[in-house]
Amino acid sequence: MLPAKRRARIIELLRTEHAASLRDMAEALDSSLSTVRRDVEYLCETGLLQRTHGGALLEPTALKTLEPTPEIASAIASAEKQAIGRRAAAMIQPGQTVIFDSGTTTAAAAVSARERNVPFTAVTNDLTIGSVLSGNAAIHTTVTGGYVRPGSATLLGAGAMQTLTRLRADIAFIGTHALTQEALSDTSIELAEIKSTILRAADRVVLLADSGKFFSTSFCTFGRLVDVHLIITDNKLPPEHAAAIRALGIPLEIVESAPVGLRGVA
Amino acid sequence: MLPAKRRARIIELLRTEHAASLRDMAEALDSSLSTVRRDVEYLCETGLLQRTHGGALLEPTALKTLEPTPEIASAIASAEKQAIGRRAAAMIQPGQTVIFDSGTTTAAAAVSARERNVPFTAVTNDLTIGSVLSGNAAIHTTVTGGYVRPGSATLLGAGAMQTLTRLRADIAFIGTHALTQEALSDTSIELAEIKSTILRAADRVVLLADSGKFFSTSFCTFGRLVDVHLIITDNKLPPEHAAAIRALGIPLEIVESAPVGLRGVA
DNA sequence: AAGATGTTCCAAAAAATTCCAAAAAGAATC
DNA sequence: GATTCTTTTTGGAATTTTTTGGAACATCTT
Repeated sequence: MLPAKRRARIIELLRTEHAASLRDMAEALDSSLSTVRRDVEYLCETGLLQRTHGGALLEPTALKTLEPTPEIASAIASAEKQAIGRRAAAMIQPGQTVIFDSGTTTAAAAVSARERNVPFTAVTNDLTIGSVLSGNAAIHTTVTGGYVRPGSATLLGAGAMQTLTRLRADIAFIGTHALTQEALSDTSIELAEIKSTILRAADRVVLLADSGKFFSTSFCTFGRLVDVHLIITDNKLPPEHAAAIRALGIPLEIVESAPVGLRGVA
Repeated sequence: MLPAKRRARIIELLRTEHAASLRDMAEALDSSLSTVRRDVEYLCETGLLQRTHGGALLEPTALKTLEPTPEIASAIASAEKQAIGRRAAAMIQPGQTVIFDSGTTTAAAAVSARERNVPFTAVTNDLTIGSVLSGNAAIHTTVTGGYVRPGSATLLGAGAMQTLTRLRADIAFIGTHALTQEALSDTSIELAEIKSTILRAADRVVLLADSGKFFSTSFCTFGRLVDVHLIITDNKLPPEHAAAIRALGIPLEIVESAPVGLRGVA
């Protein structure tokens, strides 16, 4: 079984059981105790699980959020996204207003931001991110309204636009489905509308994109790359791509994605 | 059994029993006196329990405020709420518009509604419920905007009100923190505002309340009991309470909750 | 004073941690 | 495409830590 799948199944298991011992999990997944232990440890670091002696509980916020797809859990759990998210969260200054665009990479940023314990105001159009941020009392979280597309946690439509158009933020963390030297693009018109509104609402636009997003295009363009003030990506980006971006005069920050399994405690 | 789970069960036990001796607890949980003693000691330190000679009581504030300490949160998704939710979800007709108030019982209704696969339009001010409902493509889900109170999934404030005041729904599933023969009440003014708006927006108001909510009061009143068209509760409601409600002419439906399997104390 | 309850220890059991070698997966080479 | 080599993942053993149940003794309640 794939590690990612195993982890997703752990989440799934916890969602129905609410709590489980490592021994039960190991048996249910038909793998060894050591492996399950490592998986649980990993999921704890991403903030999805809470460890207890002998087992684990689903983190209360995750209990709420993770309903739609276990895949989201494993998506956030990617080491690259975590590293990008951590770097992004480090930029937040006390008292600032920050927009979190919908997406898994921005969700990883939200997870890190929650752990930092810095007081700030957050605005998001993502149910997952809203839940994550509400876990820290120092963060004043606002969620845009809107309708939810089945299978996603993204808020779309007039309700979402209404909130975002009336807003001025210090930073916007934005995700994208694809980007080239010219443009940012995503998969639907509604998504593009929201994202371009976010771009206009923030003084400083920070694009969070893992290296897989570079130099591909998607259906709908929502902004120009030169309008982005900083790009954060992971160290799997080929040097020639990095050079191409930097040649445009756009600051590009490359974060080291930690070797997966271990990490002291941080 | 997991230590965390054992502690959650102690709370659960105290919640229904109001007080219990260490010996009874030990027997109910099938563990030794020493262990239970240590658990109770731990829960006392966290301020959830109050020790007495030979036993323990639930701290009065904890009883009312329902603070979802991580360990306890898992115990809350009780069989009663699921049964109530199932019954509520069965009422939804294809094509209707349904408001889901924020709360754990209404969330249980959302879970059942998602499984039913009936096409309808849902509106909610709860991030959890939004996530749950978005899992079924037949359901058109709208989430109100608003800010999120830390530690909860509830959307509050002007953003939420805006959506709800402009709405007409066929059914509203509403939760409450407490209810008497006269009034429904909850813990904060903002919550009360939202709930009373929901009451006005729906043709048919269905109150989902587990038996523990009856005949107690909370800080803020948000509506009269006679304005409710149907109450769904569980079979632990004392008959005299049920009679008192029915005497007001309010339909009261009592659902059977599956036996949990942890009753060991008279 | 007597019975029950609380304390303070201790040894057994369960779980966590740390390590290591085998297996699997990827990358690079021919 | 097969092959080596490297890296990652996995399962397990030895060791340390935590938890558990109980025994001996102190203390409270009646």
